[in-house]
Amino acid sequence: MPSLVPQQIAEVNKIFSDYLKKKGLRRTPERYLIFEEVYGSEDHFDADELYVRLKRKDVAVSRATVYNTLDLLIACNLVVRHQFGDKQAKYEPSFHYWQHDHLICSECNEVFEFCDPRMQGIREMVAEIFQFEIENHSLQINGRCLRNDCPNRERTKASTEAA
Amino acid sequence: MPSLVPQQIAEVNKIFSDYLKKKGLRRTPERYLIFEEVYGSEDHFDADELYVRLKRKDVAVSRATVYNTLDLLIACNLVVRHQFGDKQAKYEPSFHYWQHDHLICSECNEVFEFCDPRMQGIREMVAEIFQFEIENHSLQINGRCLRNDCPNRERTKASTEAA
DNA sequence: TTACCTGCAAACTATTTGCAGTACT
DNA sequence: AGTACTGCAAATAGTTTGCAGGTAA
Repeated sequence: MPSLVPQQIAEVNKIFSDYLKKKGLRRTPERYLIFEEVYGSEDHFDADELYVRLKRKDVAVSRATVYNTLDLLIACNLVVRHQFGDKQAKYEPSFHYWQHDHLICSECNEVFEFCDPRMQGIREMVAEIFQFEIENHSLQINGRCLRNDCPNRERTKASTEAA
Repeated sequence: MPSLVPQQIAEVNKIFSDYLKKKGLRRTPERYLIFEEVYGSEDHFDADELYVRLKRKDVAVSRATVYNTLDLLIACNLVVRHQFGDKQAKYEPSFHYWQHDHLICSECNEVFEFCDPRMQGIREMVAEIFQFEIENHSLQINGRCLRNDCPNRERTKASTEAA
């Protein structure tokens, strides 16, 4: 997942601004600081990671504001939220990123992304049969990575042996 | 999702018993009472619903035991766990039930089940490309039901108007 | 000026855990 | 007899909420 180029960042920034304006919401510095950190992310992150990353940069925002802003970004389709395990939710920027699904290794917890055109066919079939207007979908495949040289496997194995 | 016939229940009961025996775990009345309630379920349920249903039948079990037993049933593949929203997990019996995915109406929260053979193709493609051994998958499609006579739609509309 | 927004801490909720007593094997 | 299991209540963890200032418009 490559970061966006500056021109694209500006484009996304405008979408966010327009959304806030349209809804009569305020454009506060905190919201833009969080927005920038989110769109500087290359990976999935959780709310607390985002909070800690901001803290580390001496950006003073509270957890409450982080959650609040993530909700706004989700509302204007600039961020998607995933519920991987039963633990905390993961987020990722979604503008100009391809629609993709997730493959998760239950040994090393690494998340891989993939895209299969058949998903579109499934969505259309389901929409037709059930008379649904589809908004989105979430597909996670769980399994175990078989590569011997998997760096995550080794990392997990080492930490398991240490315990 | 039809209930199982008595003969099938006995078969599943044996799988559970064998699992407990093999693992050196005790066959306690609580575990069997919970097991029976789970396999008497026709639908998805959450841990607390199960606990309340047992309470209502004057079956005295604690929440801790409900969670414990659900974990055992998951471990021997007799129950699957789904993380629908960000709230509590849903469970459902899985023995002799077809592998299926879920379609959820975001207006009425009704859960529909469907099965598409293309999912199998996707699993195989992903396993091949990423060199994974697939354990399971979870696909949820979210959208809005368009049927005018949808009983859930009406129910939701009524409660919304009342609020 | 005004009410929306922020930070803080307390509240919440689903689930897990510690402990003392109970009961399978 | 011995140890896993149970119920209870307290602990946990992620997220939400209430409230008293602060600030964008």
